[in-house]
Amino acid sequence: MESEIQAAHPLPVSFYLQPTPVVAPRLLGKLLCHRTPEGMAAGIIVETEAYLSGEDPASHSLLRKGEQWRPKITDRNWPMFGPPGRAYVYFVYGRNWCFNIVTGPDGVGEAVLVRALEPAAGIELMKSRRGTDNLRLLASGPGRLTQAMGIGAEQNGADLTTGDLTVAEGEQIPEQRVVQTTRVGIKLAADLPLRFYLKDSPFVSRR
DNA sequence: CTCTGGATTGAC
DNA sequence: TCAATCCAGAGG
Repeated sequence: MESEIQAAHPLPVSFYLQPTPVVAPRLLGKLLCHRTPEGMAAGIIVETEAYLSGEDPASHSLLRKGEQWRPKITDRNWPMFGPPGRAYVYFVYGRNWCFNIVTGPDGVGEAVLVRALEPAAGIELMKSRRGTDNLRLLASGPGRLTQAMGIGAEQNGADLTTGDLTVAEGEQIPEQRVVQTTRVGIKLAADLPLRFYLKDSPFVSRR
């Protein structure tokens, strides 16, 4: 018999067509699920960041052209310019994978970085992938999250509305539980308030 | 081809 | 506070 989590229906493409700064907070409380040969793992999204297609030099979709920042498709960022509801996975700092959800219309380079999860299912699998029993350290941070969920290069470009890696409806989040602040770990556009997290969640990444 | 720096993490 | 570690992007 299937668990409720496995039976949960993925969010439709239309969800990801809302403006990216709207999608990012609305992803809080949703369930990220990954079925692999090792088993199923899932977590509640508790922290996200929006990356935009204009006026956002921190976004991978914009590259410097002289004095200007312009949209440019490259070998790394191409999924950001593809259809909404797909995964954009990239490697950073020589060790970590980061998982993004592509938003906005096909051809527009925007995405939401998923920075932290509250483990919800397949916790033993997540523990073994991470090499720790500490629940708080399983998926609180973009690199930890991808390691715990088994997300890497194989998932780059994956359709999150069908298949083994999905985002499903979760608990409803009251507006007052959503905190909006500045993004983590960037130098450019560091003042833009495009980070969102669940107030009082112990699973939000530190800082 | 070479060089630079990064949407991080974990150990010190 | 800082090194690890590798690759994308840029420039020659």
